[in-house]
Amino acid sequence: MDLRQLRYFISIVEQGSFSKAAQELNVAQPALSLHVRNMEESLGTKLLFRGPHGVTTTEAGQILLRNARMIIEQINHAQEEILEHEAEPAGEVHLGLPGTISQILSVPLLLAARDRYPKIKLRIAEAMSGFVLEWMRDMRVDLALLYIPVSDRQLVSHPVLTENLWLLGPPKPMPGVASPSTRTVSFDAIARLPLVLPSHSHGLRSLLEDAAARNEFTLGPILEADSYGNIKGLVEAGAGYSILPFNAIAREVSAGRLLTWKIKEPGITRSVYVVKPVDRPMGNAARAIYSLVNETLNMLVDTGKWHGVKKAPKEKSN
Amino acid sequence: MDLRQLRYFISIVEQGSFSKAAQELNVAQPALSLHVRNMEESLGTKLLFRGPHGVTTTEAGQILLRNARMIIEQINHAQEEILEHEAEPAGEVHLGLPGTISQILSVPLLLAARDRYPKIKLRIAEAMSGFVLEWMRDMRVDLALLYIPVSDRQLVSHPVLTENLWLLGPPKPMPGVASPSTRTVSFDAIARLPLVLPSHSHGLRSLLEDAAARNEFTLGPILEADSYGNIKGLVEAGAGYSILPFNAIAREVSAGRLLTWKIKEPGITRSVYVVKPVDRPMGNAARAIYSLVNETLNMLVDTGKWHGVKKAPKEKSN
DNA sequence: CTCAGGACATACTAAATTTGTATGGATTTC
DNA sequence: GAAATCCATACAAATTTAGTATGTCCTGAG
Repeated sequence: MDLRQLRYFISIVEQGSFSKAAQELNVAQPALSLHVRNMEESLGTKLLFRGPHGVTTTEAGQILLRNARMIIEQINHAQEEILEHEAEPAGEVHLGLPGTISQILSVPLLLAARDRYPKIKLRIAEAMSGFVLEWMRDMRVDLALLYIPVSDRQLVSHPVLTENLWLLGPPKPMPGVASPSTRTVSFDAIARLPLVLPSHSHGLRSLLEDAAARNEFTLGPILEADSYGNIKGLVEAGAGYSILPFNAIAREVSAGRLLTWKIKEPGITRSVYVVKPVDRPMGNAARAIYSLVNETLNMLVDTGKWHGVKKAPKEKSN
Repeated sequence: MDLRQLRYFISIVEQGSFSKAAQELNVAQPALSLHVRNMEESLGTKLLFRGPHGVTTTEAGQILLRNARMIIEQINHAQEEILEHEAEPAGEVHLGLPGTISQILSVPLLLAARDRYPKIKLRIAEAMSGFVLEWMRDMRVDLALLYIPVSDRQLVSHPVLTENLWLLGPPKPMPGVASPSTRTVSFDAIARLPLVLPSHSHGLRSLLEDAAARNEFTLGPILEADSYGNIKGLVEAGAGYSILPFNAIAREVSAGRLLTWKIKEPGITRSVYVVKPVDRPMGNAARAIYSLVNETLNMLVDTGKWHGVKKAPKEKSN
């Protein structure tokens, strides 16, 4: 039994005639004769009574007709379901990201997702980079944003934007420590300052350690604090200086509670990477969110809400 | 979308590999590549992720797989339903017949139908030939048994059996009428006897009138009685002679309450015809009963329960 | 790091199926 | 009884499907 045969059969019965059906279907009448004969042979039963005024169904024909209609309907339903799925991504998408990114990104991303893909349930999970990466490997999240590039056989990352890190310090100079006198400071000037930095499990700390090593200087005395809030609080209270992206301190700076210095070229930069699985199925809901994340981040940069530089990821259509 | 494609697709997904599926399906692997590609093009979506260790479904592929399984199942179901319908006729079949036939046939036919086609509900309606024929034309019954052949554009009849009619008379000779002295009597001997016969609406009466006309003699004085019981009662009481099939009088004869004479060749015969619609759909339940009626009548003749001669109806497979 | 092996894709050819054309037989209708 | 209608059949043409040979990509072993 063939779908074509079923379609033809339905039309023949509905038209009550081979010839009429042939017209409707734009095929020659003998083709229909043949198909019906083949079906009758394969089923071992007559399906149609051939009368002088056309044809009527036998009981077996009735059974076939009913089933044929259901089958054709099912076929159409399947196609529609697939097309609709393409047009309207749906399902849960889990996105993992560090809290610092979440602070800026989550709200506009959730809003955009709600508007553009109402059938997608976007779950955002925050944690430190290390945990997020682990989630990604365990498939606990579908996508992740990280400050570090990843590239192995499971995961690939693409940079979305790069931001400069700024030196920040207390509004009043620390006793015994001179704040830099220029708006731009060099690495070794930084190395001479007491710093408030996150511990090693934070990507930021590694980034700075690496930059220090590359520039061949060692960091000064370090006070550890593992949240930006604490870091900023300590700096504001005059416990030391720190290095953070501008977003994290914009409010305090404009309120005059913190002073900032640019870091001399090439500066210290941190990039945001979108991480996705490389070879495993990524649903088109996840794909949609992937694009939306890129788009939203770009938008944040464009509107100045994220002080960074766009890095258009080179997309493959996967 | 094609059933073959769906079957192939299911196998590919189940095997997780084009090559394995090709083996299982006994087709070349490129054929599968092509079919999947065609489906993907026609749906505008990737259905499978091609990995180095085989393939996995995309989300669209999952949707297709689910639907494909349902469709294949539906197809198989349709075929099974039709085959089962052939094997097990079901539904109501209405059979119309004259009471005389019903007396002998109904019980064995109903029993046989119950055993052989338990899903068929066989309804038997009794009436005189004329009414039964009318029912047949009005499609109120699906099949009929009659003593007269029918053949027009709606109905055809086939003879099933022929029975001889016997002359019967009272055990004690009627005053003034000599019972035939030989075991076999001729037409003109019959014509000289006073007769008890049914009225013209009975097929039997027409049959006798016709036979009389053909043999160029006229029937003697006729007493009319419209049931076999009455006729037999009247004959037994010495009111006259009659002509009936042997079945109708077997009991009385063996009890010595009636005498019988054979009628000289070619005798007077009555045939039983099965009547069925000629061009309209006859369900296979009706077809089954049609065969069963023939079979049962033949059986009745074979076992001597109906004194007649089989006439194998030449069947067309309609 | 190279190489063998497995897996799917592509190109082209061969086979099978499907369709179309022409025609015939049967039956109804005017 | 002749024309018209309808389905069946036969054979040829066209399209679809399958097969063969080969290519490319990736993995995993040595």
